[in-house]
Amino acid sequence: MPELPEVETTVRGIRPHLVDNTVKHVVVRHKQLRWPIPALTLQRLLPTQTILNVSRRAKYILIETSAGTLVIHLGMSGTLCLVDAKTPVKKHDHFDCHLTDDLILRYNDPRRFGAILWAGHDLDSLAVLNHLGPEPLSKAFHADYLLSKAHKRQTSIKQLIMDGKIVVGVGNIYASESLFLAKIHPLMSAKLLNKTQAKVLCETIRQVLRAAIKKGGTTLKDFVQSDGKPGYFSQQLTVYDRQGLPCVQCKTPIEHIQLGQRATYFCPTCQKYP
DNA sequence: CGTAGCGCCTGCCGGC
DNA sequence: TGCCGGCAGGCGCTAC
Repeated sequence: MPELPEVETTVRGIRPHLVDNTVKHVVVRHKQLRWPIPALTLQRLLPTQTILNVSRRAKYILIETSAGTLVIHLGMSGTLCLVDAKTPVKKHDHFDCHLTDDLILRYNDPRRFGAILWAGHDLDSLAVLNHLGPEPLSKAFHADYLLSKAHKRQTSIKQLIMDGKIVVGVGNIYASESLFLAKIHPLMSAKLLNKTQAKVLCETIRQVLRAAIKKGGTTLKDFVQSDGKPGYFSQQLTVYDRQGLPCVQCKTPIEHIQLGQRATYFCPTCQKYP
């Protein structure tokens, strides 16, 4: 389940192999992802293009050429990896971008919640990239910002930090993790957030994401793999999926609730309901 | 305007 | 053993 750290790790892994490389052609095997892959557009515009940069906005991977930008979202189960040209096609390998040197950028996605889109020259012309909140690891995401957004909201603090218009890239797992570290109950009303908590929460969100990115960098050794397996790093999680297990701080059993259709984990002792 | 709920899709797990 | 229901999850869309 790629969250922001996995996406960032993917970007860092594929970037050195893609930049200055040239697209030969693209193959679309199953175009029905979250939205249809614009196969004709990609086949018309991508061949002969040199890749200028590979970057990330929220959980979208941006592969930039002078003709426009290929935008890839991994959804729930997507992976991107580099394989050599003779690597056999496996189930759910929906998209290939053939590069020079017999290298293929291959997209695999069993659940097809992901997306492959084309942005043209104007990135903002893509609706999915509009109205996104700040990057959690950027200066724009700070306590006063979060506080200003939280004040007028009815929703819970967990749902607030998972709202992409408030801040991008905080998925279900890292929401529970950062709230635990901040000692904030996930059901707390967002508008009760005080300045101290806002500071701590901004910091713990950054902390869990940075730690996971760092771990990804060391665990995920090679994106050019013969078996094409992406090798996502195993998470080290303190509350997520630890229902009934002792809290790492106080040994109280971790609780599990549903919040807005999402599994939510917390320690009832460390995270007091206000 | 904010908020809640839905649905896309497949793999996996537990129950029968 | 095999079948099947339920669940997981990011995130845009619709309805209120």
